[in-house]
Amino acid sequence: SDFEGIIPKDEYGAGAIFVWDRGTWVSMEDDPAAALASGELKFQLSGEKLNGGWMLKKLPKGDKQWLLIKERDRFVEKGFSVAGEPAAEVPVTAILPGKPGPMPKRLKPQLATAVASPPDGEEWLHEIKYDGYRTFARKEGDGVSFFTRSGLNWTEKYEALVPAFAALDCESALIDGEVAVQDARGATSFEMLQKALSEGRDHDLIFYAFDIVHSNGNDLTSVPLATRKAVLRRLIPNGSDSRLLYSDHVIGDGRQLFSQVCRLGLEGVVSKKSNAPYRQGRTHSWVKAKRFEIGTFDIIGFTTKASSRHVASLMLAETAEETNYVGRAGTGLALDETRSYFDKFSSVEIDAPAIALPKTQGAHFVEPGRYTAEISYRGRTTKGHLRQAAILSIKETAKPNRGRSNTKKLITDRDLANIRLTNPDREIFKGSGTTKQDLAVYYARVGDSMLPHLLNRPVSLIRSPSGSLDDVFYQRHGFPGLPDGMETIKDGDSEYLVIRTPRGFLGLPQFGVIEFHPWDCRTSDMDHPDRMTVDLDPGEEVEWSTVVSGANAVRDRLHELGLASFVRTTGGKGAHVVVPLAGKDDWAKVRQFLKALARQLADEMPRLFTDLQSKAKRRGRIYLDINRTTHGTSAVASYSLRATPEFQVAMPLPWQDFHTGTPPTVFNRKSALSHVERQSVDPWDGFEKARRPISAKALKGVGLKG
DNA sequence: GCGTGTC
DNA sequence: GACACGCAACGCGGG
DNA sequence: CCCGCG
Ligand SMILES: [Mn+2]
Ligand SMILES: [Mn+2]
Repeated sequence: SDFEGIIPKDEYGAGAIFVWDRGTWVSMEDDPAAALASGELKFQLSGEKLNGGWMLKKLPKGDKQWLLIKERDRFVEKGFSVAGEPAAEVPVTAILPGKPGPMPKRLKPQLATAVASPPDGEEWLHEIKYDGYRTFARKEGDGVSFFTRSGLNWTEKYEALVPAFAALDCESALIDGEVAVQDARGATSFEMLQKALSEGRDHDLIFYAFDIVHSNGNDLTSVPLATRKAVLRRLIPNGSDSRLLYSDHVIGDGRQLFSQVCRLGLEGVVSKKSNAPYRQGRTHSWVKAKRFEIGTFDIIGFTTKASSRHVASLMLAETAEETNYVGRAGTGLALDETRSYFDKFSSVEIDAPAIALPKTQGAHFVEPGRYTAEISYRGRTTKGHLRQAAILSIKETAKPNRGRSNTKKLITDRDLANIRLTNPDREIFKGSGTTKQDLAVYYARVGDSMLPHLLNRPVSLIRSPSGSLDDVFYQRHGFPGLPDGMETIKDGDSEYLVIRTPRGFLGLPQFGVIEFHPWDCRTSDMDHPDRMTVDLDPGEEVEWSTVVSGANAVRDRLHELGLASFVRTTGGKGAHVVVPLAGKDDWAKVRQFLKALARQLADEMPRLFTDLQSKAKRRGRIYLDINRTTHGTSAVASYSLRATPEFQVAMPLPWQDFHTGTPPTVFNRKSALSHVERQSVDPWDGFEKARRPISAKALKGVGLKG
């Protein structure tokens, strides 16, 4: 049949029809008509696209549904796509695309034009923008050299990168990329890079390769970008530990990636036309969108238009070692706000500015330190003024967020850049308003606080990749696609999950992981717990204030026994009291101790506690569940979200903040983030120093002999 | 989310 | 191709 | 020995 055209809606085969392949077919059956009637017909095709053995098989249900199945023969092609080969699958090693020619001596890099936000559409591919030095890497045989944007030879400075390029499996290559430094969040990597180079420390350097313009005697500049990147990807070995990394991309929805990049505090997004050749100099086939930065600044004045009683713009300053003017921000206030802030600011107006300011029309000055503004902006001018400053909010003398002094940065920009999410806008539970991206962002932002008590322990996960509350499951063993940085560890006859690195941790939201339940031991010593958990499970109708008294009673008793303890809400109805251990006592001894402790507390305070699991007998009391610290069991991790539509959080608190005003409902995905980011110290500060073995005195104290 | 098996 | 399924599991103590 | 419990 040669029919092509459009079949109208509601008719059989509705939609666009075109001839996709031509050829002949031969039946493999003696009686094809009979075979067809019986529901199974084998035949051979010889077409331009499809070849070899095929089978039509009728499904038992209905009579119009057939399967077209490819036989296993030499014509089988894995990954074959009806829509055409995906760009990444372009064959490269045998026949290199491009045309023969010498490797250019000097090349100007292709540059991107700045835009406000990334473009949309399937013709664009989007990469993470790294903040470093643009660099060409040139490999000719065993010789490797590096050139800056302006053509300077920086091979000496980038010495540490040479081996990675020398090891590449090709005769020659000219690779375009960015040299950056592996960086903790907070400082920009550009600053770190300059520091690293000036101190002669090049061991942190990483080359992010995003283009290849010449290889093995072939000029690739006129080859489409998608093909060049495919060549590059084949060339660069996979392996996160290398100093030479392939800068991967996503296709299509750039705005989604941009929003993720902004929220994670990365530099921005570079978007490139996937079918465009490599062009030297500034082009429109590459565009870059830098993220908005958000900062809090002091309001030192405001302007008005003529004698208007509305605020037209804020005059802003920031204080590092000294106070400096950073320019004005005008947009972002509603009309009624421009009026109400005029009144507020007028009440703290002063005659002269606190610092030297450029002369400004309609300027008024206010007492410094009275108001701050949260400003979004995009980089700075050479004078240090904010570009494209917009007002997000104004606060009365709020303290700027300084971050926790005693929490180490564990998550690097590189870890954040490696997060890949499919379906980022999918709601974790339909109607909950929390998306997979929200989940990933939450864990990226609490990771530095969470990981010290989570890494390198066996861990059970609670997942819900399906979007349904009815479809939530535990996972304690490995699963296919386990991210880099996740491992399994053998214990007895089973293999249990372990998170080894921040990267492994950040890879989990992609798999619908919601809750984290680590064991109370490290993988380095699976026989000796290094902490123990007393789980307070309130029965029906137990008030939060009772849980607070109960936890404090447990703490006081532990204290009498010479053991420090720390508390968290569990995100459910109860609380955990966690005791740091030295890792000397085995599970049996810890269990013995906990059992005696729970029995003792239940005996002494029978109206508050029970150590009997029976739910019926719990009424109005708290069940002291000591089975959280048993070989093979686990307890929810601090900062873990809980898998309910409210997404409450298991929140560790300093004892003085654990009171009737902090019921578990206070902490959910959103509030927990601002809570954590407002903290100046770790709520469990001192945990490591408080590790003790269970002493003879402690055993005696709970009625066991020492 | 993903591999696996069934219809 | 659509769909359904699994994705942990052990030990304690009471009856 | 089974069951509820987490
Ligand atoms: Mn509990
Ligand atoms: Mn419990």
